Amino acid sequence: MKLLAIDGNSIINRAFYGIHLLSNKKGVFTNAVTGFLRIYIKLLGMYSPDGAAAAFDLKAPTFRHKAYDGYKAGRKRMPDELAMQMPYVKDILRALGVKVIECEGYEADDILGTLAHACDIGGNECIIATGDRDSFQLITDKVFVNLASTKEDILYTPEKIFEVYGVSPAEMLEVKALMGDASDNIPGVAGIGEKTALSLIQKYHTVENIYADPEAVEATKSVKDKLAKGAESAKLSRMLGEIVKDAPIDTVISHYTFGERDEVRLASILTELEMFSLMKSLKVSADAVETAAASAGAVSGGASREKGADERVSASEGAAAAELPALDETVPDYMLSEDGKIYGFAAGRAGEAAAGELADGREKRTFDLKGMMTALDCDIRGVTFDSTLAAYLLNVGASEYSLERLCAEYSVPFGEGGAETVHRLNCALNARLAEQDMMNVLRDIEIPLAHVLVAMEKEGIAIDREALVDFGKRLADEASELEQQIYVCAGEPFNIASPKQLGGILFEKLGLPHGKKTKTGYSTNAEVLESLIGKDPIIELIMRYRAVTKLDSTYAQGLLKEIAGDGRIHTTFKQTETRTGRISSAEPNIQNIPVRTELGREFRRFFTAKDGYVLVDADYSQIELRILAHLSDDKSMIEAFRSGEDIHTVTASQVFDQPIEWVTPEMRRSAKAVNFGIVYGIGAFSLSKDINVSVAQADEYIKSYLAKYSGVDAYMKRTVEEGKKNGYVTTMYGRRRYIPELSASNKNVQALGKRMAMNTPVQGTAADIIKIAMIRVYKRLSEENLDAKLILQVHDELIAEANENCAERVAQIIAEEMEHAAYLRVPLTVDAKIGKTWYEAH
DNA sequence: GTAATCACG
DNA sequence: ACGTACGTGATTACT
Repeated sequence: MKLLAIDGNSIINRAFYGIHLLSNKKGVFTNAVTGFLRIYIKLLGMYSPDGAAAAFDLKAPTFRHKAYDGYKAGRKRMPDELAMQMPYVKDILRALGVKVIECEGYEADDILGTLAHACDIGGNECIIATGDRDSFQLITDKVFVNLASTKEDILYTPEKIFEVYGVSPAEMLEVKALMGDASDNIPGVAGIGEKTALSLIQKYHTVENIYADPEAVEATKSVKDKLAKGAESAKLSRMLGEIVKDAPIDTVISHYTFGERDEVRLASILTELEMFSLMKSLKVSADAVETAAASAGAVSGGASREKGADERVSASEGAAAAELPALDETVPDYMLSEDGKIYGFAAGRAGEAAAGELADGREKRTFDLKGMMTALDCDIRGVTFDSTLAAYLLNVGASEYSLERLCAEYSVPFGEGGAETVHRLNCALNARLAEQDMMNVLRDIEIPLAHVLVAMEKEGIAIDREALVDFGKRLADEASELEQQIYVCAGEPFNIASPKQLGGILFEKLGLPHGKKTKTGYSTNAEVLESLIGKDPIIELIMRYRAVTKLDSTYAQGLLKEIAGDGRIHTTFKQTETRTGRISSAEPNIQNIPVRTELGREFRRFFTAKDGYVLVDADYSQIELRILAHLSDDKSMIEAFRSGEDIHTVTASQVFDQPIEWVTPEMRRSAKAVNFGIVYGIGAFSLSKDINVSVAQADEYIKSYLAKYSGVDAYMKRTVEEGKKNGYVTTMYGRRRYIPELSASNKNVQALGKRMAMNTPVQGTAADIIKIAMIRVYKRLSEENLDAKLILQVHDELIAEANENCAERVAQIIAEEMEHAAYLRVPLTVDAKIGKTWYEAH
C-alpha cells in the first residue's frame, strides 16, 4: 500500500506562519488548522494514498539524548496562538480516519523514520510530507519526501537528492553531521558549511571514513584544521542527527489504512471553527452538519482531552462545568427492565423499544451493555457510551454498579421512567469521563471488549465429562484412604477440614510446635504444615489430603456442576470487577484451573476441543516485567529483554554479580522471586519467606536489585509520589485507580497503598494490552472468515477453538495480534501452541 | 456473612 | 515496634 506519513509539527508550523492570523467568533485561532487541512487535501489529491498517519512531538523531554543537554534547548516554545490549535488538528485528523501518533520520548521525526523504515522493509510505499529537510536521510527507493514550500511542493526521490546534492540520501546525514543544523541545535564542525560538507562527503561518503585517516583527506589546510578541532563534535552530531527507526509505535502498515470518517464529529469541529469552505472541500455530509448543530456542546470536549494535567484538576473542581461535553439528545439511551423489556429514551421521549432497534448501527448509549447483550442474546451495534462501564472506569473500587447506587453517587434523580434516568446518568458520567481522559479507554477498549466477552461466554469450552467423573472418583478414593490413615495417626476420627479441630489435634494432642496464630486459633496453612514435615508422619498425609480434597471438591465436583446442556462450560467474564482493569471469571472460575502440580494439571486434559477442532493457546512471555521495563525506561532491563536472554537468569547474574554462565538454577529461582516481588512492591520479610533465606539476606538482594536496576527504583518512587499527589495512579492507556490508602494514617495501610500504587500501573497496563489483543483477534477471525472462535482468557493467555484445517493460521494470527497490541521499548513475545486439550496446548 | 484455605496469573 | 507481595474466586467450617 501507499502510506502518507505527515510530519504534523512541521506542516502545522508551515501553515501557521504561512497564513495570517485568523480566528472564529469566540477568539479561537484557526489559521494553522486551515492551512494544515488545505495542505492535507492537496496531498491526497497528489498522491492518492491508501492510508495516512500524522506524527506529532510530545512536550515531554526526550530521553534518548540525555548525553547532550543542549539538544533542542535553543528551540523556541510554540506560541500560544499555535498551541491552542494543535488539539483541533489532531481531533480533525482522527475524525478523518487518520491515525495520530505521539510517542513519549520520541519526536515526530523518529516516528516518521520508524514508519518509513517499516514501509521500506515491508515493500510498501511511503510519502513523507514535511516542511524541513531532516527527513532526506530516510529516502529510499520506497520512501519519498514531499517537501512543502511556499511556491510548489517537490517530491524528493533518491535520484532527485543526488541531482541536487550529489550524494545519496543516507549520506545527507553525514553532511548534516559536518555542517550542523542550527534549528535542531546540532553543532556540526565549526567553520564548515554546506558546500564544504557536501564536497567532503561526495568524496569520502561518511564521517567515519574522514576521521579514520584524517591525514589522507584531501582538503585545504584550514579545512583540515577545522576537522581536527571538531572531531568530537562531528561524531556527536552524527549521532544526534540520525533519525530513530525503532520508535515503539504500531509498525503494521496495513493498520494505517484510512479508517471510517466520523462525519458528525468532523461537522461539529469544523462548525465550531467556522471553517465552512473546508467543510465543503472535505464533503462533510449535510445530515452530519445538522446533527452536530443540534448538540453544539460536544465540540469543546474533544479539545479538552489535550488539556494539561493542571487544567484538568481545575476542571474537575467545577470551574469549567459549563464547558463540559454534553451528550447529543437525539441519540437514544437504552436499558433493560427486570422482566427483560427494552426501554429507550431520545429527544425527550421515553418508551418501550423493539430489539431490532438495538441491532442497527445507529449511534446509541446503554446501561449495562454486556448484560443487555447476554439477556437478549443479540449484538448491540453503534454503542458509543455505557453507564456501567463508564462508572467502573470512574471508580474501579465500587462493589457494584446498580442504577440505583450510581444515581445516588452522581446526584441523578432515580426512579421516574427508567431510560430517562439512564440518559441523565450518562450525561453526568460522560462529563466526568471526558474530564478524566478515559473516553478512549471506554470507546476503544471496554465497549468493543464487551462484545468479545459475550461471544466467548456464549461459545464456552467443551468438557470431557466421563473422564472428569472418573478422575473425581479416583481423587475421592484416595481422600478416604488418607482419611483413615490420618485418623490412625491422630488416634481418633475428627473433621480434618476444620482448622479448629485440626489445630487441636496437631498442636495440643500431638504437641507439635505451632507457628503463628490466627484470630480464631492456630494456623494450619500449607506454610505451617511445610515447616512441620518430618516431625510427624501425619503432616504429609494431611498435606496430601488437603491437595486431593481441594481438587475433588473445587475442580472435579465443582466443574461437573457447571457443565451445561450442550456439554460445555460457559463461564461468566466479569468486566467491572477488578481494581486493576483485569477481567475476572466466575461460575465457574476458569482462570484458576490447576497447573502448578502434575496432579492438578491433569484437569486440563478434560478441557477439550470438539470433534474436528483443536485448541489454540497463546500466552505472553513475561508481559508484566516487560511493561515494567517500558514504564521505568530502565536501560539494563530493556537491554536484558532486547538481548533475548532468559530474564530471570539475567537478573540473577546482575543481582549476584556473576557472569551469566555461572548462574545456578538456585540463583535463578531466587532472582525469579525477586522479579515477582518487584512487580508487587517488595518487602524483605516476604521475599525471605518465599525463597527461604534470612530477612537480612533478602534485604541484600532487594538493595542489590534496585542498585542494578536504578531506573526501576526511580520509577517506583515516582509512581508512589504521583499516587500521593493525585490520589490515583494510571495505566499506559489512562485507566485510573484511586488509592486512598496512600493517605491513611495507619502505616501498614499506607505501605499497602504504596504497593498498590507500584503494582497497578503494571498489572493494569497488561490488562489493557491483552484486552486490545482480544478485540483485534476477534475482529481478524471474523473478517478472515476463519472457522475459529476465541473462548477463554486467563490474564496473559488467550485460547481459541479452531477447525483443524485452519489452526496454524489461527495460531499465527493470535500471536501476531497479541505481539502487536502495544509497542513498548522492549518486544512483546508470545508463545502459541496447538493441542486437542488445554493440557496439550499449554 | 466471615474466616481460613488454596487454586490461578 | 510492627507487620509483612499484587490481583482474583470457590469451598468448607463456623458464627
